[in-house]
Amino acid sequence: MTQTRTRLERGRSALGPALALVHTGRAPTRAVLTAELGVTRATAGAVAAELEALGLIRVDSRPLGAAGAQGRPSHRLSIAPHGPVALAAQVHADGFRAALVGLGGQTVATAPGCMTVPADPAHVIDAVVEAGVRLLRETGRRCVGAGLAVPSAVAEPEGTALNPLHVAWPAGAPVRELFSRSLAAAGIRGDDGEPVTGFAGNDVNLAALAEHRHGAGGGAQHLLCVATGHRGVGGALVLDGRLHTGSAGLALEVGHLTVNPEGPPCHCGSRGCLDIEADPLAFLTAAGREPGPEVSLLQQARDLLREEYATAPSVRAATEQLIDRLGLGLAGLVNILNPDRIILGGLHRELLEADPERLRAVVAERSLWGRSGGVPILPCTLDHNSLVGAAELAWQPVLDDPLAALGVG
Amino acid sequence: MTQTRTRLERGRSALGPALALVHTGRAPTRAVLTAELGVTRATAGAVAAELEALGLIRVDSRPLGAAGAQGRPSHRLSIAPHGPVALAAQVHADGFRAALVGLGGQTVATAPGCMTVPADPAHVIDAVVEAGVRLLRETGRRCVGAGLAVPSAVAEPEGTALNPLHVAWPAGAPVRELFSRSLAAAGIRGDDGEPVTGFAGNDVNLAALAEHRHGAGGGAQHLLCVATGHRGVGGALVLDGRLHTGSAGLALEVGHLTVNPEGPPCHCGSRGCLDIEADPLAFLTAAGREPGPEVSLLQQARDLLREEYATAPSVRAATEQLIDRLGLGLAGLVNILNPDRIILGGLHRELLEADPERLRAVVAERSLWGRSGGVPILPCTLDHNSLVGAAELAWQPVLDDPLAALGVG
DNA sequence: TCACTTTGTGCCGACTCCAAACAAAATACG
DNA sequence: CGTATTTTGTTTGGAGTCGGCACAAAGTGA
Repeated sequence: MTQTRTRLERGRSALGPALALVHTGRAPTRAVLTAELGVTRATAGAVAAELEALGLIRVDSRPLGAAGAQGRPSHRLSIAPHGPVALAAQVHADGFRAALVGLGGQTVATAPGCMTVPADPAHVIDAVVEAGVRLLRETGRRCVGAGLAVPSAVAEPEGTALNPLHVAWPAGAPVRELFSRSLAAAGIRGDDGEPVTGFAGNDVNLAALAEHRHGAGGGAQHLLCVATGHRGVGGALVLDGRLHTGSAGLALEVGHLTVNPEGPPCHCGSRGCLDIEADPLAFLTAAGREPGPEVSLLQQARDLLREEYATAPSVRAATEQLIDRLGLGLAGLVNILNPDRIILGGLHRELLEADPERLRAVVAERSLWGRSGGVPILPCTLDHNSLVGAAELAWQPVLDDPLAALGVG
Repeated sequence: MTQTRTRLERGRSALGPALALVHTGRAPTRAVLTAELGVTRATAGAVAAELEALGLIRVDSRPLGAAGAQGRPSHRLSIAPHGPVALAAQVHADGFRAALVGLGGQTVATAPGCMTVPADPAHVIDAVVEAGVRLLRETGRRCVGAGLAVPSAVAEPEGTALNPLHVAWPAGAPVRELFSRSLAAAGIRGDDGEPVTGFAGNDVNLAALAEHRHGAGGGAQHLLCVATGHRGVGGALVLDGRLHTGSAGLALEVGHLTVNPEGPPCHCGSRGCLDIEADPLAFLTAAGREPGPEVSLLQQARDLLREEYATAPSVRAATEQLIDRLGLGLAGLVNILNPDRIILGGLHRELLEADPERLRAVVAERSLWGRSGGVPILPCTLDHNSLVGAAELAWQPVLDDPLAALGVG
């Protein structure tokens, strides 16, 4: 069934940017697409038609809601309802997740979460891929690629996990290679018949990417994201829509900024590092609670903050202490990176929501100029943003060059 | 004298990249240019001819040195000997400098340095421009633009100096506007008859840019530059050949990284900041010397280090102390930025050269992974690199789009 | 001197994309 | 209810780039 496709005569170079605009919700109509791309209506029309022919977007000639504006209504652009998906997976301290994520960051299907993490990365990754295969079979969707979020720095270009402490993997585990091999063994193939490519990235990095494209980071040019999951603190920077991972993928390892010169010594050799001053364990300790083994540290800290912040002075004091420490760390990052927006995740999000004024005041006071101090600090807004970010990795080749990535032309 | 130029039929988009290659010495011949641009020989030929017609480069059909290689020798590319120049200026704690800098970072003419800095920025800038006018008149060169290096963070997009403490200017002085107005008043005009554009930037930022293009930073993708001049410590980051100045020009304010948790309090509210632990005054103090008023602190520290490092134990101890502090700061930056090269300037350069092994060991030990610790740390290699970097600012529009910048076509 | 290698140049054709003219679909207004 | 106006979609012609190819030029090596 070799379907004859009309050859694209114009807008080839605008194909990727156009898809990215629809993907991030910045091009609801063809008229907006024309303006955003800076091309003629003819080119935008060809681009939209080609993306529709590729099965990626839908072009609705008949707009349902009358907008009330003058002139001929523009065609509406949306994500194709049964288009291809990316396989997204996340390994975390308490298990793993897998899902299928379409364009626009929409989760199409989710696998029941698994709650055990064997120390062997190959086993976990095989299990993740198996869950993905099941989802693909159940939904019958095409797969454009796969992304894996891990709680560890991922070295580039090797794709190895450098410090996967939370999942007790050996340092330097070749996660991307394991992932790609597992995908190939499972027979997950793209439209071109080749096994899909597997990507891997740090969970906080991917969360930042997802928030930039579909969440609270929209439109930011220099987006800083800081989050704490179970232990330690992670950071990420999205510059002009691209993850900044440094020359070897190791950037934004923000856990060892000094935020309390008189604080306890850290294993890194310094003292009072952000890692041990502003994570869930630090919060529980500061509030005088003994962490229990039943649920995750993050969950315990969250519950404590939500339930006793208003009533227990020790919890309030612990909250303020962590806000001050976190604020100091953020101020240091503001001085170095000068972001135009900051997004907080994990327990840091709860700290921000508990007392946003205090955190903003600390950052403003300790960063060097009031102007930088005025940087907006927002909570993250997406559920499972690391998972969505993992899908972004897989979608990226399609966003960069749809024709090449889908093996057409 | 409207000279009839043959219209450029190909290679228009490659014009800027081609000029950048010649500018940075990466395209010595037309054959190399062809390979680096990834275009056909015909296109590269048209590009080289166009740049020659613009008076920017020279194409030598007759190669002087026979390379001994087989085949037809390629035409040699070099900077046009009497081409246009950029006006470069630098204001520092002890006075100002002005020079004309051609493509390739070559200083064409230098004004005698002036050694007084009135507190009024308008006066200094007028004096700088006056020196530039004299140089332009003496040499008869065309001027493509002007750049000014100041010892202060420069806010973008306003072009205001935020903390010009060393020159006793008022905070927020609109240096770029003063510079541009002074240039226009002095009648410095480009080929198109319009007054040339004036740019302003932080001196360390511009030094980093110059080192990346013409010095020790060549080829680095993520270049970190740290330097100390008279007081305090400055930093800069060059990402993929472009200065990274953050969202408002305030990035890389590295002076307030904590490098000595037990150190003295800093005016920023923290203690043991890099600013007060690793600048020339800190060195003199650590060596037990009283700074004198006769020459600059930098000069005193340099002289002391050069002359007494080998003989005076106190100087050696002070050197090691500052190396350890600086190393800690660099390690923090490595953890956040993950550069692939570090260049040190000012007194930090001397510290590196006094004991390179110690500094590298400290950075490797305190940055999180040995791989990052293995980042090369080099001394800067250019004389007056801030001045050359100021010229780079002025050259940038020409490097981006030669035809548009020179008002042709 | 001739074969070989590498580079420079002219010409053709393919590929993009803008500009302009025209068609279509809504609102505004009499 | 019909016409003018506004805005958008579509078609067509033509111009601007640039790769590919053939050929010329300028060296080296035998």
